[in-house]
Amino acid sequence: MLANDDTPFDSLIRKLGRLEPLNDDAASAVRALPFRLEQVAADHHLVREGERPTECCLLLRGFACRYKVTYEGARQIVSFHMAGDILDLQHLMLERADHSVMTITEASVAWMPAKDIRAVVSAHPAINTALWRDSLIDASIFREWVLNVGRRDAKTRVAHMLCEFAARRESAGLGSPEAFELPMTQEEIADATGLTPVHVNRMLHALEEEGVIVRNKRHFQIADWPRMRSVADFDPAYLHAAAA
Amino acid sequence: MLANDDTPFDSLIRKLGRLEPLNDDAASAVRALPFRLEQVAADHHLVREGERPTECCLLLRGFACRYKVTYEGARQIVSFHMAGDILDLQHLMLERADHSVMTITEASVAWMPAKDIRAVVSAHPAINTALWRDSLIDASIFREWVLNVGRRDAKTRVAHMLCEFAARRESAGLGSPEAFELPMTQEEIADATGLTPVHVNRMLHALEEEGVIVRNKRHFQIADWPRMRSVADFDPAYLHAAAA
DNA sequence: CGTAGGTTTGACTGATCTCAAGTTTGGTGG
DNA sequence: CCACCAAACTTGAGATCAGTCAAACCTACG
Repeated sequence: MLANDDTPFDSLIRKLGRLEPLNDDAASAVRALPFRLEQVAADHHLVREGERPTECCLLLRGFACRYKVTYEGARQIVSFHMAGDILDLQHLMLERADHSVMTITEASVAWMPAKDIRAVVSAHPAINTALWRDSLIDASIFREWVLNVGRRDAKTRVAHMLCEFAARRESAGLGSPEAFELPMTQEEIADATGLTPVHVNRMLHALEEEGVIVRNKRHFQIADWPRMRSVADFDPAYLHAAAA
Repeated sequence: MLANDDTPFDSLIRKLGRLEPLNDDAASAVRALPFRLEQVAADHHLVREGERPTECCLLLRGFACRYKVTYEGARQIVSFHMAGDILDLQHLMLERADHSVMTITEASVAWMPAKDIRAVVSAHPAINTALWRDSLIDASIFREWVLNVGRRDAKTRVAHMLCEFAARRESAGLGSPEAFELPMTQEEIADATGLTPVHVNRMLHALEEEGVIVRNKRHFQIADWPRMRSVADFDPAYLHAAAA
């Protein structure tokens, strides 16, 4: 179990190294960060909008999402996250959480004091660059989501979300993009794509009937990637993935 | 005219200073940055998706937007910008432009080599912090746009966009939020809100009839801010504005 | 004046939502 | 091991918000 692992930061260091080469010095500085492990259930809040977090949260295992809510109570998920992602890097620099973060599956997280991360960042330019770049890639993904939700039709939106999940999963080293277990419910897909669960269900069936995906419960296969990419209007350039 | 101004960076320095206090040393380093002024017409591209920009672009006068396009050719504007904004800060750290940037009015811009900005950033931690924070606020605004476009109805979306414009204009020191000239066409509002120009037009009329705004051509007055805030579901917290 | 871009209006269409009722599934306790 | 339950998924029918198409109107500018 990761809880008993001496170096929960290995996947983080690998990720940062992909964003900007880290020398041994920088890598050990990350490894030396104080942290606090926590095992949490599904649907557990890690950050709530309006709080002033003093720690940043690294996801070690499981899946999470960030979301905002309208006054009417409608929820919009603004991103999904997987092992290796830092969930609230912005709290290094911004006082108040402008959105909430919660798990969507059982998960393990490591909490690190923001001030200690800031210290490591100022001592190691490569870490500064890697983390800044990570937050810029985050922003690029948000822009793609604005496009997805603003200008694509329902079937394309859902397909795009699936493509992004598969691609990010692969570049995080979590497995092949051809076949995977989706961690989220159709309601969560709906909240991420700006649709209703009922319509998401219909679009998934449509994608199946078209033969671009094969589905069994939450197990998905992309039957035909080139066609899926085209159905989804998916071009992974916005992920700025270092050749994985 | 700014073109003949010796210090086109004053507004930038003021903005950065609001994000993180700059000492005189840091301020002079910004002032010493090499730059190239350009006067451009409305609807002029500053960056095109797919390019590898080597300069960053500071908007000195006028208005601009960033946008992405679907395969079908539908345009989604992902942000609006005004004097003092850096339009493509992400190119400090990311190689390829994942979206396009264009003016929406006549404008003056200053181009600065990314490598020189990077040098100033590594020499001055306060500038590093200020710029990083600026890009995190950008990201927060994108998240709000995902919510706006994904989960709010048409009238609320349009109203929200107007509120954001007014609020950002004020905190950039460009004038009161009570009354202003909107620089964008209704088609541009449509592309920013994920609607059609026809429907934007109807929603503007609806807002007028409700008495929350008064309009004369592109001149807008917010007749009743408390009510407008509520109609727009607008809470400026996501702008993370230093008390302006 | 003539023209082009921007705005406005009306009539009709259609994608997506809503509501409501089933069905399946995975987990829990008897 | 089975029965039950809640959550998730599925399906259908009807309603609605926003889109489409088309035309007219303004107005700034050459």
